[in-house]
Amino acid sequence: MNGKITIRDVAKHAGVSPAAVSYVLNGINKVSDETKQRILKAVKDLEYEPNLTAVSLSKRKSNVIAVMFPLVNDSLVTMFKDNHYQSEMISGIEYVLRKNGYDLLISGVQSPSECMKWIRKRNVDGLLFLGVFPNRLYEEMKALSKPIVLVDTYDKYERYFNHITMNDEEGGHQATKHLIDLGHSAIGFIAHRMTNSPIDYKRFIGYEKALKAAGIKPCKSHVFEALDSSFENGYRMGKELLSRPHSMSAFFASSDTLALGIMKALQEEGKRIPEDYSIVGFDDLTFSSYATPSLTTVRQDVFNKGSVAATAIIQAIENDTTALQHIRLSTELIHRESTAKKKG
Amino acid sequence: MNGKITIRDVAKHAGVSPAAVSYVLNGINKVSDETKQRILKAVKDLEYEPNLTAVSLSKRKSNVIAVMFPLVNDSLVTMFKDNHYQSEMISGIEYVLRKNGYDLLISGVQSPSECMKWIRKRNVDGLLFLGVFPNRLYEEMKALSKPIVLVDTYDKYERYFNHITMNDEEGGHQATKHLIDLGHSAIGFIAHRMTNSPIDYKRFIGYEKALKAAGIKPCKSHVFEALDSSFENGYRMGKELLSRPHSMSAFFASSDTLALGIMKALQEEGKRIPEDYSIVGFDDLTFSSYATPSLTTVRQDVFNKGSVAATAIIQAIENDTTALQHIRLSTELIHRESTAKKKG
DNA sequence: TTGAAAGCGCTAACAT
DNA sequence: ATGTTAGCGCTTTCAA
Repeated sequence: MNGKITIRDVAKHAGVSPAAVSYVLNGINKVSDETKQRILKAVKDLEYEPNLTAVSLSKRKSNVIAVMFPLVNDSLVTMFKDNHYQSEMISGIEYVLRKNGYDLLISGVQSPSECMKWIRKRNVDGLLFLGVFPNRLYEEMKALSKPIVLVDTYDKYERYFNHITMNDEEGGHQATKHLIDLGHSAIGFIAHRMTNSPIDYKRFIGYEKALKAAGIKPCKSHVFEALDSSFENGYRMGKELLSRPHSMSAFFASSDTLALGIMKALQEEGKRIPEDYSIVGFDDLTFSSYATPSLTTVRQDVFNKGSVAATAIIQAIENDTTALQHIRLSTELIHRESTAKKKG
Repeated sequence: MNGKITIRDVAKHAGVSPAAVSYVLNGINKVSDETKQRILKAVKDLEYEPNLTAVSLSKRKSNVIAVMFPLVNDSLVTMFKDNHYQSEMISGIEYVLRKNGYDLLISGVQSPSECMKWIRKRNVDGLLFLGVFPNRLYEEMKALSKPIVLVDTYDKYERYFNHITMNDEEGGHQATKHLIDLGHSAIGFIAHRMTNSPIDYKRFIGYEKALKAAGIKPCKSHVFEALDSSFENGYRMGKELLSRPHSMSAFFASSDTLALGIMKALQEEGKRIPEDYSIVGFDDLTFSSYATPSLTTVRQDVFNKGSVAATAIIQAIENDTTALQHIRLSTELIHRESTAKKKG
């Protein structure tokens, strides 16, 4: 039951050499149809499963993809917390890899050398980087011979790696246009951080373009930086927004968590959403639809993003075309209860 | 740079045999201190990293732990969605494994044979099952020779596997006692499902015991089944609770998602939380503290749960004591805004 | 068409 | 204390 049936056993059972079995299993057309059938039967009979460790050693290919997360405080937790985002992405990745006979290794990494280790130690066939890593890591990775796919990273490295991003500019545009269409013209944009975050910057560009297209002059005093994307910071921003006189009637926040925090602060100050203020988020977290009012947001299909990333890396591994893939996925505006026609 | 430095290269560089290098690397005390230093230096000089595939083949130990998720609709997504729970657990697992030199393989599985495959194919050293799988899977796994740790599963298999659970009865007790202490006596319990879910049943037992301890007679009409733990179902339950006359002034829901759904429904019907109804959840999801009002709940330390699970499997692998581990972790009541003293 | 045998890189029993 | 060597299970060249 717990036996270790090897290729030898199968060979013996079929009255052939191990080599013949290997040929059949690898689809190498070197064996007569008759013996092939005999071998296949032996495989079935013995419930033979090739030992992938041995295969890996021999072929120098492991069929393992490593998914790398940046480490914060030496653990993945900050990455994962607050966000079903990463988990849904993993689901997408796992799905595609499983369907294609690859296995999924997960690890947090901090230094480039750690990645090297993965390649050397585990012989992984490809690396998937989720999120933003220290710059030097990318620098060193350039030299790597294994396929790499970056998800959600700086364009800066476009020239060196495959990568998958969302169309953040489009998303920013959708959110802003939605508010404009509802009659809002003084629209605040709350970024996570503007400098140093190409993602937020893209969303900002979309925001600006939508305003201009509607003949509204963007106003610097309507743009804010929350400094991180936590609920707490959104809450603080919300309080701050109300603490000064302003003309804004709508806010577009660069993440749902931020938007939810803002919303809570405004409500606490006695403001009604969407009657007094309309709010749009970005991401479409599960809980955004549970909030009161439910949050209008720019949705990313994260499962899909994971699938696409996995598909890309498999392609990069299996086709040895050197062409890098740059895939930009679309966003979608989800209209819920937190936005409404401007009063008056 | 991209070289494949083998143990042979190191041996040559140090002027010794491959065996000597292997001994040093594996801490086998068979080498003079002097040559040991020489070997260590060679390892450094050449930046040698052992090829784990080869090690694995040779030692018949891979230092890989497979984490299994049940597949729903052929993907992990339903598992992960709605719930930072699983991701936080993975963080905990990853942390401990990484610190102990193990790698983390993730896969969705449906059938027992798939697990067997993992063991045979990848030579994994241990299996971690997260969540609830088809029964036949457990049945077949009994025969397995590799260490297995179950997280959050039926006690039914206690005799066969290691497992980690929360003290659900304690949790149910804490939640109920908290409400009783606030002056509530007619307390509704909303289970995910009572039959077939040992977890919810345990929480129910805790609920019942707390009532009895306070001299309150449990009332069947105060116990409800939502049938799943979704927000939507909680919402539906909330509406239903109000649709009939009743005396309840507080609710204890078996998950935060459910509690949040109930809360939204009650609020929509014009009820104020906690003035009209107190509500307690279970889990302490991140978003529970963001809700308005923020949710009082029974907290599970999920990162810790993951760490404990990982520690347990490593122990099971490395010590060959046959004693199974059954670890029950404590819960903690988090008092927030959704509960208050009963009026009047 | 088939098979013998030499690796893949490392470990461990056995000799020296 | 150190080295030799036969595996681990599979692939693949080369010869038959």
